[in-house]
Formats: sequence, structure tokens, C-alpha cells
Amino acid sequence: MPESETLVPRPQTDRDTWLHAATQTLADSGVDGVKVESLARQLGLTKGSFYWHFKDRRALLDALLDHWRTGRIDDITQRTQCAPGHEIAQLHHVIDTYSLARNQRGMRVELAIRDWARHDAAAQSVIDAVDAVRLDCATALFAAAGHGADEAASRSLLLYAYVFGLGMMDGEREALRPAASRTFIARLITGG
Amino acid sequence: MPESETLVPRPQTDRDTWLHAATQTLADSGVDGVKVESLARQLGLTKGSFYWHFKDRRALLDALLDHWRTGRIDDITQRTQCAPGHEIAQLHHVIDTYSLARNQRGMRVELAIRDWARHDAAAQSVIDAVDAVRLDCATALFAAAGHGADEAASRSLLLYAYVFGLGMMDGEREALRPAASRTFIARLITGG
DNA sequence: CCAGTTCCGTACGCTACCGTATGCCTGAAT
DNA sequence: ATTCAGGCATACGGTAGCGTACGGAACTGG
Repeated sequence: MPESETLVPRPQTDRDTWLHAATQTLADSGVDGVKVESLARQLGLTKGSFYWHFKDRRALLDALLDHWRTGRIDDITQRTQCAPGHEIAQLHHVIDTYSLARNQRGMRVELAIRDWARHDAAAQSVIDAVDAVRLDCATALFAAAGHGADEAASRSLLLYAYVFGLGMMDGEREALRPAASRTFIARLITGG
Repeated sequence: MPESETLVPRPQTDRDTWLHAATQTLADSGVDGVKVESLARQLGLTKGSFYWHFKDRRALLDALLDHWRTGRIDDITQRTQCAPGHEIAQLHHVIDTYSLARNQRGMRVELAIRDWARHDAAAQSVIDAVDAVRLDCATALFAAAGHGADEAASRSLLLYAYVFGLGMMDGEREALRPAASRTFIARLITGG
């Protein structure tokens, strides 16, 4: 039995090209800016290519959501694992990586999807799933640090809302805010 | 000199009808959902009416931004005035009115404008103006409550980011969160 | 060399929307 | 009664985007 490559392993690359361009445009212009003909021009291709890889525009958007969901869930589960006794330090690290300006692009993608979710059920369910996992992960860290269940849940919600509320504000002004202010706020949130 | 009504005082009403409908649609569907023909259908009118009241679609959006800016600035300046000694209580009240589910509609309008601001300079400048005034008002309250300048600024930023981060999340789930959790968080923010 | 598949371009019809031109109707001023 | 402007409808041209139909190049196995 030669040719045992049960199912095509390669055609991903071209499809991913469209996905990547769509994600970039989503971050820059919102979901309504993701247009088939516009992406085609940007990639130097035509709609013929697009409609070979995707059934229609909606299929592209769904693929985009799916990719983002798994990526975000993997990221947070990995980022909230730490040795016992270092939970608070780990939480400070999470706050930094999510709120610092270096994450600008990821934040723009996320905000675009959150806005999209306000009038799209599929996007909303992805947001819900990611929110739930992130809150669980943060709550688990607070609990492991010795806080009671209620307090752990409250603090992780505050953390979460603070980080993404900050992301909604001007990212450039945020970058030049003094580090002392950032650590002061992080200490209020973590209680450490 | 009879008829001394120097300049038409009345024609506001019809123009405001368009403005109100546009604001509603903005909250529901985002700025890209605000379409002239769509609003006309919704109002039982036609484009003929619209283009009599507004130069073009952009003029409607600019009027909308202007109206929102003045309204929000008036609201926060009024809501942050209080007798000396009651600053912390007043801050708790601000947190409640802005984060509670009763403000659902206002929050949706605001989120739509914030999203819009990410790719529109005029909307961004309105957001900047409102942010600046709100942060100033909250900071002034914290300072009046006895906090130092730096801490007052940090706490008001935390308050602000928390409230709007919360608004970005599901408003319905938020409504059924226990009151104890809300006051716990509010106390962390205000230090009171 | 032939057939099939992959991948993409060309060309078309369709719809939604923007903005303009123009005409109708009504009420008020003269 | 006539005039005139406010307020709106009708009708049109133009553009952008979606999705489909079809064709053609390039590779690949036989």
C-alpha cells in the first residue's frame, strides 16, 4: 500500500495565506472591512482563487474564528501554568503580557472580534468560550495563592476587565505611562 | 419689526429624528450599519428627506459624534460633583451607574463609537476628549478623598478600564453576578 | 501522450448603497 | 390668488461587493 498519505497534508498553505490576510484586515478595519475582492487585490490574486479555497465569505470568517479560539485558549492555558508558590508573580506576568504595548496587534484582533460579536452569534460564542477559559485560569491561580473562591473569582474578573478596558483605550498613551503606576495597579488587583 | 424670530427655531425636530435613528442603529450594528437608505426605510421616509437635512452621510456621523461628546461630558461633570467628605461614596455611585446593566444602551453606543474610533480620526478625537474629561473628574475625586496625585491617577485609570472592560463582556451574565462581588471589586478600586 | 486534479483568471449578473436632479405638495407671506 | 420656501418623493447614474460559470495553465499518474 504505497501512497498511504491518507489525506492531503499540503493544501493548507494557500488557504492560510487568505486567512492571514483576513486576520490582518480584521485588526485594521473590523469585520466589515474583510471583503473578498479587497483581499484578492491585496494578495495580487482574484476571486477565482478565493472561491476555490472557501465556499463563501462566511466560511472564511468562520475559519478565522475557529483559528483564533484555539490559539487563544492554548495561549492562556500555557501562560497560567506555574510552580506552586509563584502564582502571584505569574499573575503579574499575565497582566504585563496582556496589557503592555508589545501585544498591540493581538489586542486589535481581539477588539475587532469582540465588536463583531455584538451582532454575530458565532463570534459571540467564540468570545464566550475564550472568556470562560481565561476567567477559569486566572481564578485557579488566585485560588492556588490562597484566596477564597468568591474573592478569587472577583479578582480575576477585575483583572480581566482592567486588561481589556485598557486595551480599548489609546495604546500609545498607555505605553508611556510610568511603570510605577502599572505596578501599583497590578498590586491592587492581585492583592500582592 | 414683527416676526422677529431671527432664525428658524423649529426645524431641529426632523433632523433629530434622523440623528436618533442613526444613534440607535449605531448601537445595534456599528457605524457600518448606519446607511442612508436603510435609515430611510426604517423611518418610512426616503433619501430625499435625508439629503435635505444633511449634506451627506458623513455630516450625519459628525453630528452624531458632536451630540454624543457634549452629552457625555455634561453627564460626567454633573455626576462627579459632591459635597466634601463624600467623595468615595460618590465614586461607588459612579461605578454602579456605569457598570450596572441598566446602562446597557448607553454602553452599546459607547462601544460602537470606540470601535469606530479605531479607523476614524474624528471619532478618535471625540473619544480622546471624553476620556480625558472622565479621567480628570475621577482623579479629582480621589485626590479630594486624600490620595496623592499619582495614586489618584492610577486608581481612576483602574476604575475607568474596569468599567469599560466589563461593558465589553456579556452584559446579561454581568447582571446576575452577586452584589457582594461587585462591592468587593469597587472597594478594591476605591480603597474604601 | 492523455486524462484528471489543482489552482487560479476572466467575465457576468445581481444587489445594496451613495449622491444628484428634479418635481410635487403644503402652508405661510404678500 | 400668487409666490416662495420648506419638506419630501421619484428616478437616475455610478460604484463596490458577492457569488457563479467557465476556461485555461500546470502538474501528475498511467
